[in-house]
Amino acid sequence: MTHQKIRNMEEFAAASGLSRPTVSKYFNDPGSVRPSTRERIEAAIEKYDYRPNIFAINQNRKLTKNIGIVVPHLADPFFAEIARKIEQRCIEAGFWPMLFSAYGEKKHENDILDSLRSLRPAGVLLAPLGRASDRAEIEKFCRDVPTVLFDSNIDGLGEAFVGSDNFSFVSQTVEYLTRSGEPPSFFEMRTPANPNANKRRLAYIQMMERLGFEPHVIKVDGEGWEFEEIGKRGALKVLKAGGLPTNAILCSNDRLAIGFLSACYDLEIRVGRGEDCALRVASNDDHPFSKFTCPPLTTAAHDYDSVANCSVETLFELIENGGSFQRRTETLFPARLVLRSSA
Amino acid sequence: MTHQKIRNMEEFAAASGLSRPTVSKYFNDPGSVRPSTRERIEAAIEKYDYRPNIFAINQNRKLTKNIGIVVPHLADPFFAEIARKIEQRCIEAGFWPMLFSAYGEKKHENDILDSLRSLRPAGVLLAPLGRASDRAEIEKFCRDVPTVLFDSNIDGLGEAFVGSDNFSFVSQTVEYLTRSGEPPSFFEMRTPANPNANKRRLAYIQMMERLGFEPHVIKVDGEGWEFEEIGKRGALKVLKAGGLPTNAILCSNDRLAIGFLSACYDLEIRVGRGEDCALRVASNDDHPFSKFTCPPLTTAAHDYDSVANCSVETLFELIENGGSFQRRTETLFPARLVLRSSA
DNA sequence: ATAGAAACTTTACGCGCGGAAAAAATAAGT
DNA sequence: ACTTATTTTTTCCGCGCGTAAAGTTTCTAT
Repeated sequence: MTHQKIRNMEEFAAASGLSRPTVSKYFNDPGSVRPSTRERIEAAIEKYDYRPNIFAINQNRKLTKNIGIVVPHLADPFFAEIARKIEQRCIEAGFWPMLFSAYGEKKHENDILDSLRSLRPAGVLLAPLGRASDRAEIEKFCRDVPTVLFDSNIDGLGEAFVGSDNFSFVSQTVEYLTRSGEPPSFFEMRTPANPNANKRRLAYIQMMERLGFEPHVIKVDGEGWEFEEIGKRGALKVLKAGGLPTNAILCSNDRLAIGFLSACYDLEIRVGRGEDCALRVASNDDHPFSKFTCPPLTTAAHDYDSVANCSVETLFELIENGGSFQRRTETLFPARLVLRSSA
Repeated sequence: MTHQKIRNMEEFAAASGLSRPTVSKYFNDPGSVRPSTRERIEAAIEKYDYRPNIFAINQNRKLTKNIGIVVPHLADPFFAEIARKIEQRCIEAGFWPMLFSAYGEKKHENDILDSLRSLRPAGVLLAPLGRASDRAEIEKFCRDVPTVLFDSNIDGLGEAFVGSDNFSFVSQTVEYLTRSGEPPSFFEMRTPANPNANKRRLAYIQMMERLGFEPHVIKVDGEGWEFEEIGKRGALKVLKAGGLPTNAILCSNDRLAIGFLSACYDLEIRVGRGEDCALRVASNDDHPFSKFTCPPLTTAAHDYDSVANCSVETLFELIENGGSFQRRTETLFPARLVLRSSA
């Protein structure tokens, strides 16, 4: 059972009793050869455990099977989760997903784009940092590589955008909080990293005005991606100062809310919709941990599956389309309100 | 300012007024050419924004500059965090880190190893799934690719192991809980995915016996990587049944503890070291979110930096050593007790 | 100035594969 | 059995770079 080790496609073709171009054809599209030869090749693959040299393939093909996936921060389980779904879909479609995280830093994001360019990917799914992104660099990148933006939109960049409809998030949470009690104040970072945050604030203000209430936006200080810490510190400061304008709080995102709830716990402020509760807290994202906060968080859930699927589908379409669309499309998925005991 | 686009190293060398072999030499080791020619090359790089084709390089070098990083589950911020540190160190050293997550599945882990083999990496840092890993496959992989295991040890596999000293974790938490109150029970999954869990249980039993107390191990049901959910469900069941054997609980890991604390909150059981608290809960790992649980979690912290650094250093040494060590070493880093208000 | 070392150029081959073109073999249909 | 369409083989060239060998230029030190 000791076959001589196959070194390349030439030897593999010889061992299968076929010519190299035929074998090459098979690897590029198994359906393009006669069923009988296909069987012979697949038997030989099984027998010799041969696979073509990926570097030689990528060097010679006009287009590789690589797909770049770039997220702003993998240590945020939200992105880990969506990256997982995207990776899976890419693999199923026969691509090689390559996952990158900017870990919150512009320099790193630029470096990733630089590396990615060298990898000549068939396409890239990019969730940009947002405010911290280097617009010029991304623009340049998008000229070279077919790119679909997701999660975080940057006007005009990429051939398409797929994300969540921030208005749908906020309108549902505001509407629910208002209907089931009092209208909320909005709790957010003063200088949010992510453009979604701005859209959410605007949606909040718009909803409040539509419902005939005065909007209250509470802005807390802090930079970077340590949202829980920023939320907690900000909440402690605001709560200690007394005077929340309302007894309901809508946090811009779940990670801030996690910090907010932690602050409430520290200060022995009971959160929830019970009689004995001083405050209701809701939020947006349905972060994987929001189910386990104390109390569990009422939040507007991303349609993770749809965003991941649609991003991937759009990119595949883009690739088949030769790398560009006539028109840049923006696809937004609505939120689903998840009621838990925090509000 | 419209230079003709440089297509390859030949053209680049011509544009720099040098020969291709010299330029090639530069890219393999910038210090190996005369300072004056180095300057010329670097000026040309700046001017033409040229970089060598990575696929051609990888095809021709005996050893690539790729380094594979494999973790069991990226959606666990613990692994995202450690992966981040490892990636950074690899980049600094001029390597190309490639990050993979098995997302808790054996099949996926095997597929990753398969892909990784094709990428002919200089080395691989592997944190295996543990119990779910396919020992035979990993063993085979380690014969082909220089591999250092980290976080989760599998006896005899890989050229070295770097991780945390589970005894140090548990001994400190048990000792602290005992000293500051009563000795704890141990809360864990019945069939833990990770070998560290077993080591922790054994360490708990050993510590308790050493201190002259009877160990109590509480095992809860559940499979997979949804530790918070498993912890919460298990805790609800145990707590509702009454009869915790002790008023202190040591959870095997922070994610279980997050679930445990969530259950306590639901049942209005006050956790902490205050007079009005019924229970103290401590744990292991210093998960990024353990600072924001309610109450904040007392836990034994991994020395993230040391584990990441040592893993990388060990791999570099392994690579320089030609891919094998005379002796398989195991390096363990002790824990640092982090006191918060949960215990 | 001159020998010797160091750096560079020239030439050439190899890596493993994609892919084109023409010839040969095989299959399908009447 | 014969034509025709399809598939496979043969024979090439090209991709962009690593790398070796031999010859030439440039630097360094006496």
